[in-house]
Amino acid sequence: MAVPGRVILAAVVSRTIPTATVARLPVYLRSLVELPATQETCSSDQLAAIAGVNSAQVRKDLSHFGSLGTRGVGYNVGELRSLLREALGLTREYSVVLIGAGNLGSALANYPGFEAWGFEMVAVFDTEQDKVGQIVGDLTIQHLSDLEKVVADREVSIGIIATPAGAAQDVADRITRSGIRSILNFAPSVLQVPDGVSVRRVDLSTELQILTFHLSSRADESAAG
Amino acid sequence: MAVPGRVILAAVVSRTIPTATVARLPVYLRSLVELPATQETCSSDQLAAIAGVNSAQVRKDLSHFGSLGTRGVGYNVGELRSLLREALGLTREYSVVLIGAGNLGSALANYPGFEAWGFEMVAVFDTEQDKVGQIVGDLTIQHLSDLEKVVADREVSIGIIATPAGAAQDVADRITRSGIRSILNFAPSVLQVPDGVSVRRVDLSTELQILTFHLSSRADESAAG
DNA sequence: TAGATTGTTAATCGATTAACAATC
DNA sequence: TAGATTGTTAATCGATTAACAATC
Repeated sequence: MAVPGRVILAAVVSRTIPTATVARLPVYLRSLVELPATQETCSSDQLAAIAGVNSAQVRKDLSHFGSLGTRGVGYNVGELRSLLREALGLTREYSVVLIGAGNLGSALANYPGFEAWGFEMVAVFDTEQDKVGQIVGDLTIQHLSDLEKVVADREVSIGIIATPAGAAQDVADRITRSGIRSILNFAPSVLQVPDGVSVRRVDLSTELQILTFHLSSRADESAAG
Repeated sequence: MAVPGRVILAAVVSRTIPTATVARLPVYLRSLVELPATQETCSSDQLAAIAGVNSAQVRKDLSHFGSLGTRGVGYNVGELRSLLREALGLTREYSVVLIGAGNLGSALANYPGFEAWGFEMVAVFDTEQDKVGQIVGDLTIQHLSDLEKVVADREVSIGIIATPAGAAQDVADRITRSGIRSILNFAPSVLQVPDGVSVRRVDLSTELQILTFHLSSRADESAAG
């Protein structure tokens, strides 16, 4: 069977993949990529085990994209991989800009995982004059005032915010005005953005606090019992 | 009214805060901390606006901890702050170890937000001999073989994994064996852990791919329409 | 009292999963 | 054919939210 093209996929998908499913697709894709190169098919059971989910959930998630598997056999690894790549929009490259060149920002600029998935970081911005002109990764830090020009020239589609919390909303306003429609926010603040703009928040403090919640409620239980 | 103590809170909470609620508590707490110091009360409407959620959701979430507000008035900011801190287990300090001193690991070691919330990073580990002995933040990188000793000596309760994907499961096995019950995993892999161990995954590639899913499905829509 | 806002109910929506007929 | 595994149904579970009586 041929790999489905963008048009066909778009028709099948018909605009309604549940958000919980979307969040699992990257995990499935990575699981498939990690499989030994010799493995041609993969069952929902095996995929579920690797991805850490229920096998019925795997089948249900994948069923949104059509009947992909073969009963009694499983899914063709290559086909499924192609389909997920297509579904996630990974058949093209994306230009990314980073705003905020502190510790975290610099680590992100050096992050090797970007290129592996077709993301190219094209610019790093900061507002501190000390930082402008310095080098992170293979980029020279530019002043934020250059943002609009770069976004237009390089057709940037994703902005990564790694500023302090206080600056994040202003930066978000600015990058959405410049035409960017996808934001990955590492600043610990909830961003207000216009309709049609996607934001994913990655917040270290929040994650740690969720862990301590469980730690301390477990402690309470043992104290009570 | 006095700030509720651990024992009282544990009794009220009675072991069943929905996970979706738990994930929002840190956001509420940070929202309250950001309020002007002069503001004594806060309505669910205002808190919802700052936290980016529905006001009914704020009231429902908080109601799991008892009747905290005053009808016609709102919530007392100081009391609510204390309650959330207590609920999240933030009334004590936590020792944290970091495994993996690459780009991301080093950024995390330097992350200033830790101390603000009562987390102390007590050690950084790596397996590469080149890195052992080097300094990140204010810590000297130790070889992973010292892990068990440090965890025991410093009563470490949280492990942060920032290794490559291939090493993450082994490290997870090792730190759970050493007694750690909470893991923050920055490696792009799904960890298998024993019951009673909490894992939070923070995965840059996954987040980017969720963004590109929306980017490309939006592109399909415009193409179709 | 009048206005404001909580706490809670109940409706709705969405996500998960067991089960199994279909079928390779 | 016998065994394996999908695709889908339907039950269940959990999360969200509108609505409003209670009450400050």
